[in-house]
Amino acid sequence: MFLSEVRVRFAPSPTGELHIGGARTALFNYLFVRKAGGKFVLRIDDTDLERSRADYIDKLIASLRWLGLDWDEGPYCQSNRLEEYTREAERLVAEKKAYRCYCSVESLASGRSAARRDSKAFLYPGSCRNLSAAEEEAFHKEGISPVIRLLTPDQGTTVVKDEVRGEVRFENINIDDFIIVKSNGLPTYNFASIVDDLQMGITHVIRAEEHLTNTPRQQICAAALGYDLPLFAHVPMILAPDRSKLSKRHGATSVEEFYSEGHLPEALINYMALLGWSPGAGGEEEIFTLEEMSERFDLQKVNKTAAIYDVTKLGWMNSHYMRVYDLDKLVEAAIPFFEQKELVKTPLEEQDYCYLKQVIDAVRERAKTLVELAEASFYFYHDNFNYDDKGVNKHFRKENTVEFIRQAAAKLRQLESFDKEAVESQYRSLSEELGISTGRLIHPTRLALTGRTAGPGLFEIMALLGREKTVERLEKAANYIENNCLEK
RNA sequence: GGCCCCUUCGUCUAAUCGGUUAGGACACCAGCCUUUCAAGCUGGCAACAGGGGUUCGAAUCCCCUAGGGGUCACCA
Repeated sequence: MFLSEVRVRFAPSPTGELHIGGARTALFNYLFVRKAGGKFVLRIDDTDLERSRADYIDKLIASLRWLGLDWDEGPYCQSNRLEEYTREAERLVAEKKAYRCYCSVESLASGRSAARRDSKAFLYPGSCRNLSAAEEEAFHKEGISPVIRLLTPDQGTTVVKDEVRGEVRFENINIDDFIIVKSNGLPTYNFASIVDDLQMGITHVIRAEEHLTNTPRQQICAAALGYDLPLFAHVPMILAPDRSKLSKRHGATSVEEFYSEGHLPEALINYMALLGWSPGAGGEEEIFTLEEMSERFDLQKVNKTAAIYDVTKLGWMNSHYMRVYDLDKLVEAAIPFFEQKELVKTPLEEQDYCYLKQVIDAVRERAKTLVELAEASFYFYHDNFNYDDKGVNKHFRKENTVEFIRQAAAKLRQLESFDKEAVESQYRSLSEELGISTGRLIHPTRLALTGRTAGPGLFEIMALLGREKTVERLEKAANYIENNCLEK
């Protein structure tokens, strides 16, 4: 027996940016299909004319590319496949497995509110199930555009065999003759989606849990259409910290926003993978490459519980990736953020690139995001910073600081070479001469050079800034202290 | 409200067939390291929603309750 090729699909609708839930669904599909050695189909579910927008398709694609989730086929757009849905729907009508319904939206709405009053679910009563040709003709003459409804079984049970949840049973009595083609001729989601999955030979439908209760309808469709069923896997949702559905008020929720906040794709991917999945059994590491995740991924190990999305761990993960990232790659990723803060301008001269690279290497360990990285690099590019207030009180206002700084500047001016080691040994011997701790020299120097009390190792900063800027800033600071800190 | 799913530290999670001092990660706290801040290392705090069963033994199996989520559209 031949193993048929595994085919999965990710089918977002272009009604907004790719959000973290959708991205994780895409990721799980990706991990699953890479491990299985199958094909990944990208499909755009754009049958909702009102809300779908072409520019969202581009954004969706850009986000997937940025994450590194590449696909093998598509993107297919449902809007290009409308004949298929019509053809299949007409076939069902011809086979008496579906029928046209002329009920008005108003009459259905009143039925719905009545059902609500009796606290029952509204089920379409099947009024148009057995219309005679004459009756249909009459409706046509009235100019009513019908919808097409699927004739669903009134008895029995539809069982969804779910890869992560096991068997989920739905009584057919609770499923009404739902609409598969709207009066404007476009298919509904439940219909278009399953027609596509069937026609595209999708073997595993991996999607969010919100679709679980749609699945029996789609299975009934598939049966009516005469196709074999794909396997289903409904992965848990991602919730906001207050357990509600994720929305704008919860901060960044889309991949684009995570990008703008300065996250690295590897970190987002790694973080998302662990939301609802873990390699389990003994494995206690949490850092994985896409390849490692693919190797270890297993739908059976996907959780059933909705996960709460909490940015703190993402921040930790991102800072981890910033530390271990290939330096040139990190520089490349960081450049737009440095540009945005007007630290660099893009066609970068070779020596500027070289300097930037050293700056980033010095600062990367204490930044959680690329935005922070650029912020923390400000003084490597500009002189116009203020001195941190607390730092001024702590370091500049101490006795003799001006003299210490001036002496340091004088010594540095005479140094033969201005590398890290030379500067450091100069500072150490000077502090000994002065009979003070090296820290007594280091702290005011850092404040003078950076305006801050925290940052990379001081001697690294000095070597990077170079002799001229270092001395200049030391003298500027000495003057500042005289003018601002020594008044009675 | 009907239907469906879910419930282990604050958060993400682990615990092959029921037998563990219920493990790890993030966060938090403390100590070490140290020129600062980070990082790193060491230690600490912290959970089986509640109640009934079944069993020699239950986080694990069954039932009930509570809570959360999803879905009930001519949205996807």
